[in-house]
Amino acid sequence: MPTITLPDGKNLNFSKDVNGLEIAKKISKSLSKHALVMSVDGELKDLYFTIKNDCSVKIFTSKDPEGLEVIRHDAAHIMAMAVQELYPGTQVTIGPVIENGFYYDFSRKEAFTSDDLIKIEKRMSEIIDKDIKTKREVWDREKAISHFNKIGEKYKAEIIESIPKNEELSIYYHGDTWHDLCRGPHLVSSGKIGKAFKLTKVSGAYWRGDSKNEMLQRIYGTGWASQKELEEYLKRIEEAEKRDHRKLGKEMDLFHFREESPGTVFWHEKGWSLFQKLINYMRAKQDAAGYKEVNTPEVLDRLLWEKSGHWEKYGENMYTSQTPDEKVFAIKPMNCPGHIQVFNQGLKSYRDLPLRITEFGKVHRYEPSGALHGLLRVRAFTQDDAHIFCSEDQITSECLNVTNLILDIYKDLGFENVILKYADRPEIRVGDDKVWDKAEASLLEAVKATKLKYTINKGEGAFYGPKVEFVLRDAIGRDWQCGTIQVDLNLPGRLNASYVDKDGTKKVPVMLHRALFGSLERFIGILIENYAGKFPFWISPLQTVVIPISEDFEEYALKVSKEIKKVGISSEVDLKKHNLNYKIRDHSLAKIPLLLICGKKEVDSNSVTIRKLDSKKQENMELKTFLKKYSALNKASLN
RNA sequence: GCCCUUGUAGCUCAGCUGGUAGAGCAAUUGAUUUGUAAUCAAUAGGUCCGCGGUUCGAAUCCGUGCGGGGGCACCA
Repeated sequence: MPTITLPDGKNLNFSKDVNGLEIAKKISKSLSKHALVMSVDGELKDLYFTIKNDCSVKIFTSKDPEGLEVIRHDAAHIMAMAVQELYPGTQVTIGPVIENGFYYDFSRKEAFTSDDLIKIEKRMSEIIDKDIKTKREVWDREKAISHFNKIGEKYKAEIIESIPKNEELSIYYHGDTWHDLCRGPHLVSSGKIGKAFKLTKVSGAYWRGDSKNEMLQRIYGTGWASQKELEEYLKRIEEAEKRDHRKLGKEMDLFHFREESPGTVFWHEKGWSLFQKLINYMRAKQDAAGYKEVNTPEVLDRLLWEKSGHWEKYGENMYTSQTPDEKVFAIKPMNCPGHIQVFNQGLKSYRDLPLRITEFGKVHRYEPSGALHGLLRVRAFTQDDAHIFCSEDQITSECLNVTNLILDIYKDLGFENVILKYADRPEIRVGDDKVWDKAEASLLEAVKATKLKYTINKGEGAFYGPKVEFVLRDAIGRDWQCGTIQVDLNLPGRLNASYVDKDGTKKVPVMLHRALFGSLERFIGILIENYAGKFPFWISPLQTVVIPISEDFEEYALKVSKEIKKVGISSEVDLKKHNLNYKIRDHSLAKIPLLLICGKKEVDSNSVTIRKLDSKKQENMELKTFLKKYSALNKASLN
């Protein structure tokens, strides 16, 4: 005679054992119709799970994340069922729920094509229409292994073998024959899945996520509670595609890639101007924050990389170059060894600390070909790198300085939504635990002082010290990991860095690695997507285009453009033989922030008529006023 | 690196089951001199990614290499 406590605190008494369906029915008719899954004392259960004792129960519908998750999970199962019906001999492996949907990994000789996806989708629909019932059974371990082996599902048998012996093995039947090993819970019947799903893509995936294993075929699907949500999701994807920096970079003539050098950027004039603006902006900021900018060689003797430990640990990702004298040099994948060399010049005292060395250093890393992705993952990129040499006591304050600098810069570029990821000591590491204690505590203190949200990634720090990563959220809700601070207790010692302390003894400094954007290339990719190519005025690659209304006003337009350039704003004149409408369309599509129209009116009053991007409003302004106003705007962020 | 997919004019893309290429935009030339998102017309433009094979004949079929895309793995 269980008493069921509901989330609102109300109790329901039952005279006999009861399941979720019956509880839902008792609460309301509509809930019984919409109920998908329940939690019993916090544990998710199938609705037909029989409750014998007093407990608290919560019933979930598709409005709850728990309900949606089960819809997706059932969709994955029904997809596997459809696949096995259509393509006998295909083995199933795993099929979890992921963000926005689900996938299932299959083993089959022939590749699934996009036509197959349509067929599978259709079969899924049919199974859903039949509204077949779900049934849960608990099997004996040995029986389960031999059963799955017998029916040729060797992956399933392997999974069962890896499940701890004390765990219950549940088998879910969808209909009378198709069944799968699964932890559950699942919907009562296939009809509850609804039709708001779509198979999106097929790809390869390693068995158990290990590249040493064979490759399976993964079919991805997206699944939602309603058709409306599905459509919204597909729309979001479409919007993201429109912002793709590779597409916009080509359209806006910012950069290109070519096969002679995969993963490296050919910056065009406009893209490079954007690049330079960001660097100049950061120079001003860093100068104010007490950094000293240096420049170190791109190519350094292999011996140095051996000493620093890079050769052994990251050698596979390094480009090398052999000179005619048979020496091997490595093209730098990081700037740190070079910066330590700079630090090592001359005797350093505690009075020199903290010493902040920065460099816009171009590094090369041989990334696996499959990892390359536009500007977001390249083989040669420019780091806004710095290394801060300091004493242990200075770790917290220096980390805090860096954090403030990073947040300030992100804000100027339009990113205000930032979270931190703090990672502490990994299993394999160098250095004394006492030093780690101190480094971790100092860094964590700095993290807390920011008052930003942070997550702790246990054991994910670098082998040489703990780290913080800065994750920013863009205009369409995507997260990008950009800046980082890493406390290094290892490298300075390896490369013989030292300073003379107050007491006259030599000490090894702590080194903080830090990057603001991380990679300029990558950050520009993020900026393009965040702004959909419509950059804020001050970083816009081409800020103004002057358009004379007819040939008669070309001279005036040229004069205006020249004046604009004089105050540091970029400008071009459009002398093409096209009409005004054509030119406005042309430059609007090119995302020029300001179009300046010049005709008789403007010549007579020594003015310009401004048309801002995405605005039909026209504003006439004396040229003098325009120059003053916009040159101030242009410099605003540099102060 | 692995699986799938893809590579045609400057750009976006057609080109069915093999018969040596086409559109729109851009470019060039001419006419139009334009007041806020495409004026009209003409012209020119291609090792159909490279290499090899099948075939009387290959952009098309097969093999291979390189590049791109989607994932997986990787991301110090």
